[in-house]
Amino acid sequence: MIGATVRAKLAEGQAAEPPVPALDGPDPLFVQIKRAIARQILRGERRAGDRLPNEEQLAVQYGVSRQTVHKAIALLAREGLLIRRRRADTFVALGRQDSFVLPIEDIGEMVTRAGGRYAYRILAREIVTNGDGVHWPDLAQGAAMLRLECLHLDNGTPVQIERRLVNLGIVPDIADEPFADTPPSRWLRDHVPWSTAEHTVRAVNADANMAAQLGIAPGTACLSIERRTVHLNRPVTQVHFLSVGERFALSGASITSTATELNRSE
Amino acid sequence: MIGATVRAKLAEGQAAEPPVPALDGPDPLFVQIKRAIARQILRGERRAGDRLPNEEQLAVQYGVSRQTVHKAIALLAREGLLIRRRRADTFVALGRQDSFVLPIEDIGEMVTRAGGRYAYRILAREIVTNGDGVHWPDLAQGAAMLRLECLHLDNGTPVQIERRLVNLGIVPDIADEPFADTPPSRWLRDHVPWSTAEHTVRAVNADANMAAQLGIAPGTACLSIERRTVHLNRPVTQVHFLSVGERFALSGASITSTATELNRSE
DNA sequence: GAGTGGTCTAGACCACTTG
DNA sequence: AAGTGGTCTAGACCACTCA
Repeated sequence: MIGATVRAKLAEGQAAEPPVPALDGPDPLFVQIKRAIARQILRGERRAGDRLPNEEQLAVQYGVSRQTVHKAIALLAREGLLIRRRRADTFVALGRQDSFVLPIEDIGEMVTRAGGRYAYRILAREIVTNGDGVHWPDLAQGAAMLRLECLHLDNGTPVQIERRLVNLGIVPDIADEPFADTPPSRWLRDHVPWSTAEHTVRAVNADANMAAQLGIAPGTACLSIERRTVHLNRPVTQVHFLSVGERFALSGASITSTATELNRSE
Repeated sequence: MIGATVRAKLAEGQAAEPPVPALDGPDPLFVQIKRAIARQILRGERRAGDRLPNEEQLAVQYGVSRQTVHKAIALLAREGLLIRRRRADTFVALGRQDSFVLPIEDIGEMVTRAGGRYAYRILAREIVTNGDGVHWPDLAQGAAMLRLECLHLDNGTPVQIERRLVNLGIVPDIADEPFADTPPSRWLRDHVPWSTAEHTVRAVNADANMAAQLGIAPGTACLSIERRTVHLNRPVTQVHFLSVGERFALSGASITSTATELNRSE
């Protein structure tokens, strides 16, 4: 069905081109052009596989220089809406392979945003040596670590346990931090940069230890979130969050970059 | 005198400036400059709050035009590594507020990538009216929907139930799709665009129905993923995935855009 | 070989913020 | 008032790919 459309358009040439939208907004020209073309694609006026006019033709149509058109088109291509290759023209991308993503937020902010009263308690805090009781595979044996255990509460009810190891070789300042006002996760977020982070999310049945700390019955479903953070190939921190299933959920919205762009004007 | 003050500031500023890296890669100039400055920031040679030389000075230092420097710096600012304002100079951003994200993938691809043998079975498939037994709050009462129930298996073992509603007003083609070779989630991903998607992830204890479908004991912890997909303000599909906790985990890596850029050369 | 996108330059004007 | 970033133009050259 797409093939027939393409053939027809190629035969007719410019005849099937959608009309050139007027540019009258206060935004920069390249933003208006980008938005106009994105809107054509999302509305279905330009369909997957369609060929776009080349930069020079578009420049004439919109009455701007080729550079300005190039900036708009290149940004759309970077966002995955268009496919471009030298000499091979510009096409509307076939599949929008934007992947679904789930933001993982700080629990304190989640509780506060939901209108709850957030509090936390430091349950454990000690400097330990890697391999001495606790083992962190990513870190060298014998390296100094700070071990933290922290309970997070929503209106006085426990919702999450945080079990964390921090590499003191990279974050020495944390040894002197009392965490009187700022919970460890927020302190780290504000003080330590990261390059990559790996997450694993599971559902687990609470064991006796977890049940006691969270005040729930053993066997209750809990959400387990593990995160390992690395900066410039050196491990920074490893953390394990355990949350009561009935009291906690991860949620969030993904928005395609194209939709974001469109919403700025509509 | 103003001139003297400016000269003094410039003298101090230039004295603490890190050396200008050589540009010798095969990449475009603006990519090399962008990478060089990003590396300075990540290595700590430029610290949070530091002021950068202005575009003209950088252009002279690197021996390129101001436009080329602008492109590099503007991209870094777009990625959040720099803060720029007119007349207010360019500064290294204080907090890297890159948020952690978890990609949510298709289960068939996860199983295959992990080396398992993926299969699925359509358990239910019927056209229903909204409000008639099934209720989809986002969709108008009386609208036609396709209800699907699908079991996903890894080497013959059930790992996930998929319960889905599809808005036939937007995706009429799906009424004729037999899903003989392609599971519903993949078909939808390849055929239907989306603008926004909302996710909620929970841990739940399996009820009797779920336990029977998944072949597990009631009470076993399961991961619940709900997704509601919207395109141009119209609901497209709503889906509920239920996965056995012991057999399924969400995992993925987040990489800061800056680190991505750096890794291209290192 | 010809056409397309990718990059770069030199110069210009404007909007905004600071001193 | 002056300096900064944001944008735009006209023109140029190159790399890549297609006919």
